[in-house]
Amino acid sequence: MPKIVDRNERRRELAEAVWRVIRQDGVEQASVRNVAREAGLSAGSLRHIFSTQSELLQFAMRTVIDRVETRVAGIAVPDEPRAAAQVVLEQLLPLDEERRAENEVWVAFSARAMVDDHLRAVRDDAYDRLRGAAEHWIRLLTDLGPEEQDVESERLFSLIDGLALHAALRPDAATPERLKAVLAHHLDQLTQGGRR
Amino acid sequence: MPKIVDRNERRRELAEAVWRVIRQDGVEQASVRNVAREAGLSAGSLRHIFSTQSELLQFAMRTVIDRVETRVAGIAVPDEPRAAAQVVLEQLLPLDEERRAENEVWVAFSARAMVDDHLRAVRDDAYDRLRGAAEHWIRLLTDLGPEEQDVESERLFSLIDGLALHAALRPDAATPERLKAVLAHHLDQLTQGGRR
DNA sequence: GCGGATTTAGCACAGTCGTGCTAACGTCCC
DNA sequence: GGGACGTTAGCACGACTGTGCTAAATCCGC
Repeated sequence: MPKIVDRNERRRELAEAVWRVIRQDGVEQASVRNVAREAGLSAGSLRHIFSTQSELLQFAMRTVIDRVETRVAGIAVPDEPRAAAQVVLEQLLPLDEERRAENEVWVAFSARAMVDDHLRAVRDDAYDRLRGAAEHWIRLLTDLGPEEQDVESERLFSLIDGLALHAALRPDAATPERLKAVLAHHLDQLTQGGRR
Repeated sequence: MPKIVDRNERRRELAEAVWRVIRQDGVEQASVRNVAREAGLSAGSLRHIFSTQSELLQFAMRTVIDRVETRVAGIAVPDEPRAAAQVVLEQLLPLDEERRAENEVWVAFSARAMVDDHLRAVRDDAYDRLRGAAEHWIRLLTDLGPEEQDVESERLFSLIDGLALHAALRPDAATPERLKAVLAHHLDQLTQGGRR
């Protein structure tokens, strides 16, 4: 039944196989043969869907972004800005298994993007959009001058990436409760002037 | 002249060759042959100094920690806690070429540590020490209860790692000035109650 | 049922990998 | 000088890599 499942669906399945291989053994093991075996295909078959390994990895990396954006677009966002920020930004933290998988795979791809030009383009695109989101929430939550806004955006953005990174590296230490507590505390400080 | 340079010095040189290969082409290219070529040795010779590739990579990863700790131990630290924190914590941010190199290599090794048990041990050791340092500075700079202290420590630690990560991924966006400004702003908020 | 197109499987090639092993080389001590 | 030893170089092996290519299997419209 070759035509029943359309091409995009097959690509999506392959991308998930890439994810599984990466989480298990790292990107360096995401070879054409290993991914094909993980997906239950022959290497030759895989190469009719992705004609090159680079394509396969790029698609799998983009899939991470797509899944995050789809989830963010689908959730109910409160009207109140502070609560809205918390709900949306929590979607970027690995608080459940789904987000944990996305995060681990993203970390692996980001590292490889340091030396792979194609993946770097994907990473830069995501980075720019995340930075835009950080700026958006800072504008919404605070009333600061331009350069203060800039510093706060970078701080929020870096904090979230740092939290996600810690969760990937040390899931035992960076528990979901802890991540949420830190984010909530940071947002509290941003919105209200109160400290200590 | 085989005996002139002692064993540790040779190992240190090899570690630096590993760094160069990693920064240029990524950890996956840090093979015995590539590192040997980078160091001007034959692969067979390298394996008399590091009998296995795993040993070589572990040593090169530990070298990152050693260099950071040596630098931190060597700097002049102000008496005033707020200034001291700024000076010390800046040593963890990639503000110059030396720290940029350490940071890039560390990011690469950290990613590989996700799937390499030996490197994971090195990474966990460093992580625990950094977390201890974060807790130390929070205690010194604030007067909080235990669980608030815990949240602030994780926040400071994650922020620094996030800043360093951003600097590695997007050196054009995360400039040294920007990194320092964010850190300074965060420390300001920690020490003084003032906001906005 | 059948032709034709598409999907699948698998081989071939040239390259790299980690590592075991041997042979030449250098220097040092006696 | 000569023997011994630490160092260096390099080959060999089996495994894996990405990719080009060819043959088989499968399904579709008719």
